[in-house]
Amino acid sequence: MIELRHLKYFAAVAREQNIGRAALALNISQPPLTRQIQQLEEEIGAPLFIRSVKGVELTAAGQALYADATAILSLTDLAIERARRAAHGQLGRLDVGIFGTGVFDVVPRVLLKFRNAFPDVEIAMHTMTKEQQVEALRQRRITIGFNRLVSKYPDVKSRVVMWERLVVGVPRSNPLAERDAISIADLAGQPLVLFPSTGHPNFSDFVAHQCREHGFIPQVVQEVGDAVTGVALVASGFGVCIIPESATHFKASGVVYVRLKESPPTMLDVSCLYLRDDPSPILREFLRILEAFRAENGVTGDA
Amino acid sequence: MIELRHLKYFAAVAREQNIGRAALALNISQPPLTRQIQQLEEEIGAPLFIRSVKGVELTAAGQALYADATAILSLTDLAIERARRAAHGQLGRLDVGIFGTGVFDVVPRVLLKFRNAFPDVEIAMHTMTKEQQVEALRQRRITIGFNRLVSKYPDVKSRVVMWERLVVGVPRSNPLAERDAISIADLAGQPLVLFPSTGHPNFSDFVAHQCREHGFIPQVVQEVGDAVTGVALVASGFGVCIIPESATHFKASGVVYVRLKESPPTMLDVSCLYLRDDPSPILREFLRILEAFRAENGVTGDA
DNA sequence: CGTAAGTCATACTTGTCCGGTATGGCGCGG
DNA sequence: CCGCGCCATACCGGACAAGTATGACTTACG
Repeated sequence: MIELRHLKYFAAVAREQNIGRAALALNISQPPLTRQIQQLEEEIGAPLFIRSVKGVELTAAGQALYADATAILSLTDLAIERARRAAHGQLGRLDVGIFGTGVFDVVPRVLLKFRNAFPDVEIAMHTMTKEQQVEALRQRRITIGFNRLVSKYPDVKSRVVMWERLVVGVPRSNPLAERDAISIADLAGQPLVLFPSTGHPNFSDFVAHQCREHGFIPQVVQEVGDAVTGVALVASGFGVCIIPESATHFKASGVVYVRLKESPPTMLDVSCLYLRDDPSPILREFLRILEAFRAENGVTGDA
Repeated sequence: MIELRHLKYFAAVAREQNIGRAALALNISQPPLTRQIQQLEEEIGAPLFIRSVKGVELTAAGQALYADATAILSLTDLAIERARRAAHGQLGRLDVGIFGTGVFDVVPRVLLKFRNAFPDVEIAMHTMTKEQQVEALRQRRITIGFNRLVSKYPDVKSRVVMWERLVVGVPRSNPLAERDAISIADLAGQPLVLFPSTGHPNFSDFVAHQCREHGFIPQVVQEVGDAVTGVALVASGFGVCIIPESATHFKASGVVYVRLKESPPTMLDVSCLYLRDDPSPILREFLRILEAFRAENGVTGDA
């Protein structure tokens, strides 16, 4: 059976045009090298070298094989190196489940940090709901997911990436738009646009809960799928909306964002979800980056 | 050191997801296979499989390596096969030196026959003079050359591919154009266009010699580089020319080709030149095709 | 719950074969 | 003609691949 050893020896002899010199270069003695070449020729079924007084010279078959042998040898080195890098999470693919307002700030910042550290890892983002993310994690279709207000699952761990304050989106025509800061209680009686309408517990439930905590029943005029639609409705004068601060990266004409002055401020999480027993080295490296991100941004605790 | 054996075993285990079954497929027992996999993992420096109760599963590093391993293994099989084919002259490149009138008939017929037999051999044609062909043969820039009237060289062998009769190219206005056949003696006093002017002995010398043998000194009006130019001059009324029969594949308006009626006819060779001690299997195969060509066309003898 | 059946890992033996040393054969050049 | 390069052959020792036997462990099932 032909082994890489044969090809390696063959390539050395072909380069040196001389078996003795090749043996020296390979740090073996000449007779075993001669034998290996003979074996290779036996396997091929044809001479690969023409033996002369000066040394050896490639035959047509030898020339053909030399081209392929060098390719095989370098491909093998490459394969080993790539396997090693894959083992250390420096190569491969990170499938990420993302969600609506996450794309405005936190998610890109974290992923960018990861991309800079591991440029050879391909990052694929898939927009999906919380339930879809958990299911996709279980089916290994994604390695991590980003979301808010994550329930407990036995097989899924979560880690808070960022705590965010809330702001209120108000139409410019609304008197509240003139204020520097308002409290949640000021929203009593204001028509409220909520999102998303799917997947509980969700941000919509969270906002409704905050309102009740501050003593009023929210007057929901519209419930929509995502933040962008919500803000658009606010711009059209449907009412006001409460959004996480990072979503203010999305500007809409006619909408003013006013901060909430609760103290201590009501905080909302962006968390990262991953499978509890996923051994993937890429995940391990990602979590290291995530912890660094938390440290840089002074994030503590978990949801 | 990693060997192809490791990759082959690894690929089998990866395919079967089960060491025992893979061992069965490889016709070895299970323990050695386990050990080879362990060795490979040792070399890579990371586990390639996650062992479970049901069998084994590829890690990220294993997945990366599997893709490369299959590529390496198939490339190796391919390389062996190609080396074998190269040994039998079924793969590679045939560089051919050709000459002016040869391209009209004999050379393409022989090369086409060779191409049909060995479609994977690339054929490259290079137009060159006789001296250039001999020099190119010695420098291995061409494997065979085609030419006429080849002198003897100690290191170059030649073999006649085809014997050709001569015909006379006559302007339609010339009275000789009315004749069915003429003899060389009839050309006495006719202005003669000769070619080529370079590389002796050449066709030009040959024709002049034939004229003298038939009792007249040729009246050379023009000596040009190639047959096409010569026939063009004949069409313009410069005179008549003598060309090998195969060159009549080149039609020029205003030129009539009249056969020579000498008996026995004067014959001119197209020969194939090759290096006496060239061991190339492609040359060997080409010469076999050449002999078949000679047999088909009843060609005997040599120049 | 204990046994049977499946998995992979380990221990030990056997034989192959790689690599080393010593030597031979051969052509070339001083 | 002898010495110096080559490559090839002969032989030995040791490493290691493969085989047999067995163990450790988990699941499935009566």
